[in-house]
Amino acid sequence: MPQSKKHLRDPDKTKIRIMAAATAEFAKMGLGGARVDVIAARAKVQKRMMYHYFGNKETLYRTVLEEAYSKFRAAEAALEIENDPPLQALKRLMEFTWNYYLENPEFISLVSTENLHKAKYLKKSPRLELLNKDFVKRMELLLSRGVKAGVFRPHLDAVQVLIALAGLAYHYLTNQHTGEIVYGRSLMTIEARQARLSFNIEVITHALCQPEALIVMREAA
Amino acid sequence: MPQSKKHLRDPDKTKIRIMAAATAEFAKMGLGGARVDVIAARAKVQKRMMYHYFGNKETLYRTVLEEAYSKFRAAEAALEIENDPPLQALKRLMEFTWNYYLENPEFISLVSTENLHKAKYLKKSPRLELLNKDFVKRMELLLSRGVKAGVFRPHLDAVQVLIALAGLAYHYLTNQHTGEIVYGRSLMTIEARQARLSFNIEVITHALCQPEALIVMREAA
DNA sequence: ATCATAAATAACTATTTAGTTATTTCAAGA
DNA sequence: TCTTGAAATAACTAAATAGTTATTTATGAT
Repeated sequence: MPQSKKHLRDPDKTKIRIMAAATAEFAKMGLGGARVDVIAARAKVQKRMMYHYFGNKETLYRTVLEEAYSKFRAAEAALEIENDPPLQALKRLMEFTWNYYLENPEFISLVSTENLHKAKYLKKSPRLELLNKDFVKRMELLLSRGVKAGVFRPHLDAVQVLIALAGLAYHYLTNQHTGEIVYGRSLMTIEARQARLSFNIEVITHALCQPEALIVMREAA
Repeated sequence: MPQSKKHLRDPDKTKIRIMAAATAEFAKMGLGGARVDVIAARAKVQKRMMYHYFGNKETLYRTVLEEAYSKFRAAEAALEIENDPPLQALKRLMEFTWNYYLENPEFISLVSTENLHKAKYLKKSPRLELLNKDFVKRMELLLSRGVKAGVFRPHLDAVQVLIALAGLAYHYLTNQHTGEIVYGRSLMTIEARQARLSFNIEVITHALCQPEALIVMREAA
């Protein structure tokens, strides 16, 4: 069956359409479950074009993954929490993380899929190594500013904090579907989402702050 | 090529071998990536037997998932934290969760895979609904005991706490592979694992305890 | 012992799937 | 305007894959 509408020649847009379709399909079906033909159909592109621009399914997957990561890190860096007071910076970072995951569910799906494969494909990607170096530094700076201000507890490990911070949001959202069954409760209503974000901020605040600072905050409330 | 070794007739052991092989394959490859032929080969069973005992690939997957969940809940219930003092009960529960995830990586992989599919298959499983009801009750009891003892903060939501508790362990372990790339640090050495468990306990303790209790604990240390 | 039944084996098939070969068409630079 | 190289289309293929049909074989009850 010949295609009714022929495409004008536009390699950039073609590539973008393939990437968008592939992102959706890989996020939904995983690497093994994704179908090249489905991607081509969604992108409204001849399958041959995917092979032309990306070589094969695996490379396309890797490219999708790289793109997703680099967009996330770019958005995060744009936050510029450096100048906020420590507690507010922490809160802003958590809100950003939560909202980004919420608004970009395909990002967390892709990361989960990649972890299923033990990050085999991300390891092949030299491009990503650079991106992630300095945001550990940013957290270290934030923590030491907080300690200096007398509000954070000393000797906290930035990586542990970062993983906790991400994990509290990530796990709730990725595991929302089994979660709703297991906990017998709707987890994604507006109220539930707001309650969760507040709770996460509360957990991290309590984990990082000096107990004395917490008492002051409680009195103030 | 005829199979060199013929199997004695033992339907139970055959089913168990198929389940074990399927668990490994689904955990490693996801639902879409898993191959029925690989499962049969690993189980050292004719592929026909899988269809004989389980009907089809999807049902086998669902059975594997149900089994994994029910084993986990059984192990958890066997903990019997009801009689421990609140803080100790909390600590034991966190240690159990951490160690269970660590020792049963296929469980968390299966749960992640199932969530990729929006829990479509678990929803079809009436068997699981029952299992999960009373462990929210157990956490509610634990929290109220802690409040009564003056050690926990009041008005905490048991479900939020349970999700936080699971999430801190789950996310670290499922995302260990991308995590090692992103944070440029080994996350699974004995020391790293111990450090993480301690950190998680610290986070939850600080989140749940009254600041005054934290000060007392700090002085005591 | 033998017979009925379920367990196990062997061989096959219709589809699906990733990837290719071959051809046509457009658009920009000479 | 003509030519050339890349963009797009069309049609194909070999391998993989879930699921079947047909047959043989062991075992426990009679």
